[in-house]
Amino acid sequence: MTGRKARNKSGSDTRGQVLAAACEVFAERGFGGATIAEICEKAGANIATVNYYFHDKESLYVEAWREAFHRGLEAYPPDGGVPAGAPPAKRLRGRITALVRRVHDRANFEFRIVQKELAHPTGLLDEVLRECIRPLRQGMADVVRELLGAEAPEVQVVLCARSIGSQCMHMLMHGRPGAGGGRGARGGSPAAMDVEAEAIADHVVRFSLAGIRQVRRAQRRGNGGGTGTKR
Amino acid sequence: MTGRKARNKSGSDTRGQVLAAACEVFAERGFGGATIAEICEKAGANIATVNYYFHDKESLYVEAWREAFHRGLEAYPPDGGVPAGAPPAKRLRGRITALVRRVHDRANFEFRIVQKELAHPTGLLDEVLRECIRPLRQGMADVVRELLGAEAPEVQVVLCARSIGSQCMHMLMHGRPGAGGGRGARGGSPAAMDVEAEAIADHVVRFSLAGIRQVRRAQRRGNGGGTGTKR
DNA sequence: TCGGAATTGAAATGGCCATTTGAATCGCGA
DNA sequence: TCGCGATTCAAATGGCCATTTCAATTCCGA
Repeated sequence: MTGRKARNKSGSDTRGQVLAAACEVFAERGFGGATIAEICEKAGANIATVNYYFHDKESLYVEAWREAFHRGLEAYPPDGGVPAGAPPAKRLRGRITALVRRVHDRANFEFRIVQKELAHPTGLLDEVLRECIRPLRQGMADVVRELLGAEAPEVQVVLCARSIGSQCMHMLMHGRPGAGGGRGARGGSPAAMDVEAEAIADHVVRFSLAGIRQVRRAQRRGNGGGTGTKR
Repeated sequence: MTGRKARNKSGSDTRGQVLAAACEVFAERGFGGATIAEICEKAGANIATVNYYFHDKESLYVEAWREAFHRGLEAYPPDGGVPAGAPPAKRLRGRITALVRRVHDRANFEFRIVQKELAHPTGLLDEVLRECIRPLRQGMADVVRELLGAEAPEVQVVLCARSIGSQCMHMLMHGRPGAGGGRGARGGSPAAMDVEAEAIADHVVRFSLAGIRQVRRAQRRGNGGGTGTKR
């Protein structure tokens, strides 16, 4: 209805700055906890601009999530840059490292917004979330299925994929909220962060590949039985 | 200061009913989203009773968490009933099933309160949380350490324990919020819920035992190297 | 330079909610 | 039965916040 172009007049790009600020504040506080006043203050804009450019807080929320999601996706391609022809274990490693990095990057807001949304569902993201996340889940499931063997029952595929996903996402829960706003605001030194993320990714890969192989073995024996331990 | 006994006068136990209602509402909406009005309505009490018995919303919150935590702990002993002398794999199974059941039980509010608290930290539970959770984490870490071997570096123990914990907790994120208030409000039939929880627990046990064994093997070879895959 | 549309600004408006207040009511011992 | 402390009640009070409103300002083409 109103504007669609980046910088409507002059060079100010108020809309864009509000959107960026909204990503940060919604990620920090969730939909209910965020105030339009804080978003606008951070953007250096007047309160009324939200209504002017986005109609209301809810639309701004959806728009902010979309923005954060697309930014995250292009910064971290979900296959981790591993070509589709690579062996499945390599592709799994690619997906896991991409996911861990994406979750771990403090300048990436999508996961923190989703975390808040899962805790306090507003329902506003339901549709757009399903839409965006399904292909990612699918991609992970495909790799897992390949590792489990084509004859593996779907429920095993889902369980293994969930085990992997949960390990990657759980990292959100750690590390102090700490240093507040700034653009590239990560926790400690960027290098240290990256090292930590890589170590976590390595662990998840090792742990999960072994888990998947065990599930595969157990299903060959008839799934009721062994955990692989001697007693 | 005021009262400490269960049913102050008559048989009404207003304090207890408010506390129970608070558990449900805080679990459903988090600290910020919960309103005293809703809690009191659910408890069939007047708004002012919160101030009368608990001074303010914050104290009620802490008290409610404590209540939910202790209820959960006695319903599901953290070792899963496996004796301390049992082999470590069995003890791990005990801990995992206890944790999954506790998280999975819709009538158990502690984890949902904590989930909301992690998403929107109020800081009010910081102290009490550390206090209560440390022994549980410690117990899990001890079993994992035993499985990894005494010479395993602590960082590996922590990573494996986190992998396990994250898988168990992640189940929170699934299953519709669905059927609202009622006392024993679980999802579908109780039997079906239990079956699902057991299946999840079995999977996590299998998956994680294999993961731990792989980590143990890798560290024996010098930890840099293998994921256990052939290429 | 001028006019009108786009944008920004500052001050209402109205709703929701935690907390307070002071008056009723209740229950029990004397 | 009476009286007093404990408990419950309904109605303020005051703060915060999304949204609206309308006036001021800026920008651009003519």
